[in-house]
Amino acid sequence: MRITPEPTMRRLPHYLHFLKRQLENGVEKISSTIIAQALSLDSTQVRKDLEYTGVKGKPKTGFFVKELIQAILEFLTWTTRRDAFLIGAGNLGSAMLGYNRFREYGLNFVAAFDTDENKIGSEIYKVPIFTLDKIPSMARRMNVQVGVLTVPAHAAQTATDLLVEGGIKAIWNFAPTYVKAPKEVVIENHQFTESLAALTRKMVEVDFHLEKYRLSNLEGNRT
Amino acid sequence: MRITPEPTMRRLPHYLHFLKRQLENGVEKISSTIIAQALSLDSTQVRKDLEYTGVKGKPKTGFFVKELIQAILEFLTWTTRRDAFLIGAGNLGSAMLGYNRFREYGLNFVAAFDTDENKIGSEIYKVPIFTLDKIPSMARRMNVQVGVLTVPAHAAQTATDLLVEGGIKAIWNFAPTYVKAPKEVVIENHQFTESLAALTRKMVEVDFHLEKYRLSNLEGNRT
DNA sequence: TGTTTTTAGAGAAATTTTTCTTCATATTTG
DNA sequence: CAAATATGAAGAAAAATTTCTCTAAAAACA
Repeated sequence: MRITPEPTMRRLPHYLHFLKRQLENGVEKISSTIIAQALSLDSTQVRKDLEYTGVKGKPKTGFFVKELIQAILEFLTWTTRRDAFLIGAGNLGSAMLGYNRFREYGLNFVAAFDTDENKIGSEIYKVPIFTLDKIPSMARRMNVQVGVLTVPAHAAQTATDLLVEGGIKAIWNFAPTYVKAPKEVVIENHQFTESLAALTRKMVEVDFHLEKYRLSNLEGNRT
Repeated sequence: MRITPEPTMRRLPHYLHFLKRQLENGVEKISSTIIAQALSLDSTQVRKDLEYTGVKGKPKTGFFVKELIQAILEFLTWTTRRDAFLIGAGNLGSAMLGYNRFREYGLNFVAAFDTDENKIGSEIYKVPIFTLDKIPSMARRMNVQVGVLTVPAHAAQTATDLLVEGGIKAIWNFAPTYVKAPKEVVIENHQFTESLAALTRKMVEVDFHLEKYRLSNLEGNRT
């Protein structure tokens, strides 16, 4: 098992989504060229990515859509249910508990945790809320493997430590800060500031290069 | 102006966040080594990243925290206000309108759009809701540059087209699908399925490699 | 059945990103 | 005031990722 390139892992769900829609439309076979076109990617890259999942395509025929979907789902282990804790039942946290599509990805929230006393003992979308100190014991007892952090930045490390104490295997961090954990714990940061930074910076750079492009065109016209 | 590597752009907000906290704690000068340590990165990488913002550090002293913060903010153009439209005032969309920290990044929601007739004419966190067909004309009139997509997948392309028609410069896409736009429009996808895929796949790979590590250790002990 | 066209697969090449090295310089210490 | 030390800068090297190129297989069509 070679390790999968990060960019490949991130592209796979996009293939999956596209393929599911194709299947709904009755498409049974599909070529890497078509996939690439639809997602504005290079067809070689699509093939390279799909190679990791183990599926084989046939020249001139392409891939079987159903087979491909299944292969991606299994590669990402989205076919098996994975129980998860949510830490921080605020704005974003509640929205996540209410998002029932997570099941499609195998993610199943079994409990949420918060410091707000008014929330303790209640339920949000049928998920019960507990105090944070319950995390370690409950995680061990219920064998929960994933912790989702939707807490403010200052509370992120404490929550992480509790999850690690509970023997959690992966942390999906939505708090706007890095957290530290032993290296065998998978940490996946999902911060909107990252993509916002890319967005705003690219706006400047695109502007600049369009400007340059326009200028060089003018020069070109002049000569 | 050389173009900035994607990973660099994504790391900058993390430096920013860390530096802000340092400043709060009264730290005035900081070295790339310290930053690297705090964020579990390589110090050379930190220096390379910071280089893009144009700041210069002094040997043995490091960087001035205030100066660094300012440089990053300006590099990301987060010091100037940028008006934005939000398309899709559902669960996630409402949460975003309510998140008042966006101001810190220069992002300012001036209007939201939805298809739900009950929402039209009302306000969410003081932001008025309109029908989608108003997008092009309003975007032009108000000179709005950013469109934030928090619609279901099937509505994403239509919304994108309307934004493009309105002369928008960048689209921040939270819908679980790719959208197409002319190449001068910056599109930044921010999909949780991407990081979830990375998370779940890494869990398997870490498991596998830990197992291998354990096995090779056993063998090592045997000989 | 033979020829042409399309496409997957494999590996090479190019590009991008990260890591490593060396060097000059500012600060600290004796 | 000189030596030691930590640090940033610059560029080289290495690693990772993407793109390109070629070959062979399958399908379409004559």
